[in-house]
Amino acid sequence: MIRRHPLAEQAAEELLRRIGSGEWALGAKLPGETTLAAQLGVGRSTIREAVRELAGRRVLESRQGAGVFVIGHQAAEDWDQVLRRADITDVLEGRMAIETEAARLAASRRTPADLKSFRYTLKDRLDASEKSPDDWYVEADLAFHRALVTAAHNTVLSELFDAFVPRIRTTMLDMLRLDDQHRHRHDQAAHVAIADAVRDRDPELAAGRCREHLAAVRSSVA
Amino acid sequence: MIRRHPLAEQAAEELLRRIGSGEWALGAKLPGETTLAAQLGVGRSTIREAVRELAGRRVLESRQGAGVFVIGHQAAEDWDQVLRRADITDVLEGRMAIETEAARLAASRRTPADLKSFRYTLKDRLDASEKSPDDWYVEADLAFHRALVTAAHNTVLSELFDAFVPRIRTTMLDMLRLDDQHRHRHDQAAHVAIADAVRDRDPELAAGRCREHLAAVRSSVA
DNA sequence: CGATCCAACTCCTCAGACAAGCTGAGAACC
DNA sequence: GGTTCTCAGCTTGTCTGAGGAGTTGGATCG
Repeated sequence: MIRRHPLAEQAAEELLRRIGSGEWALGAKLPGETTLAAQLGVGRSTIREAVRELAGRRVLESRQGAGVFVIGHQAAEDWDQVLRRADITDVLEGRMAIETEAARLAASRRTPADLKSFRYTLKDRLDASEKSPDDWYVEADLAFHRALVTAAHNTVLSELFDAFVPRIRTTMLDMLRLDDQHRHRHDQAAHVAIADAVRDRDPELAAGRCREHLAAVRSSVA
Repeated sequence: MIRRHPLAEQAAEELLRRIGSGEWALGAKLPGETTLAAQLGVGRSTIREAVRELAGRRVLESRQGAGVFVIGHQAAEDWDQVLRRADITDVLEGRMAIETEAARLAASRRTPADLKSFRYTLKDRLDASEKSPDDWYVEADLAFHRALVTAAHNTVLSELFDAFVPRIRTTMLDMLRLDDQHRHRHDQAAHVAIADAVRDRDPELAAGRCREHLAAVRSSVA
């Protein structure tokens, strides 16, 4: 499906290109709207929309009466995009970094509420692994991993994990569509084992089992 | 410094709020520009700028002739913002997750070019630790850690690390300003030890030493 | 029933007008 | 001389009206 970009978007790309080329350094003031409009051969409102779009991406900032200023060299990373482009092996290794560390921390910090989450999500996952459609199973699996990360009680790790979720979800669905050997009891056992290690407050064991599980996933897709 | 938000920004916030509240589901079509303008009591161009801002944040998408549609439940995470808001301990634990995994992978994948980077950056770091101003030392330290992550040859880990760099930089500078006990030889020795473990292709040792080093940093700020 | 046409709706772009806010130069004052 | 005040000239912010371009769904026709 082709898609012609509106002028405002083209103008935004052009501005981004010029910023990237160093024409305007960080903190520099862009020419006025009327000047830019004349330069690019478009109307002032078009320039305004282009600037507004880049403002939304944290590249520009406009102050009434003063001007438009560069506040970021490049567009704020769109993680969804980055992860979608990245190799699946790289993504899994990123996930491994986050989740094994989360498992380690969870083993020290888990609360009774966290353990309850484990019980519920593991039960859902077991139920879903037997008869539910693929997407239910995927959501149940993600719910357990989410609970594990939550138990680490670290906002940064939680946000990192959330950034990975969309990519993990689509990949799992693709894999299940091709072959469904992945939804085996062995898998459930591995998840239970991680939860047990966290419950028993054994950081090294929890991290090790988590790493082992994700390494198995990695080798199954490679 | 106070700052009154322009109407267009307020309108964008309002739209984001309504999307978050479930008024418009993912994929739903928003009312037309004129309708929205009347609802919020602003002009059409103001609504257009608000929509354009959310389009830049990958929340909305407008198609000429069709309408404006929701393509994301929430604004794409601005990582710089998230990390700046997060607790420093949480940030360091996130860094620990990324770098120890990177060290582990680097031990398996490091190339001769990677080893050369280690030598150069370690030398720079040693020089800077003795007489250079704070910001030079910080950059030299970051350069070594960047080289370590690069040696993992994983794009996701590299991008994750880059997202952390600005926050790490400002934190280190703040700490050095308060007391400069941190720039001790012990520190340099720890860095050399990590590089050696990577050079000797020992994943567990590299990861362990990396974890140890970052844990020391964590306890020094807590 | 299927293909075609078309009217109504949508967003896209422009131009012009005025309001609101910032900045720097020069006047006025101490 | 140094400080404060004032204001003209810039900037962005907002609204309106007009037309252009694309999409959609229903009416019409074969």
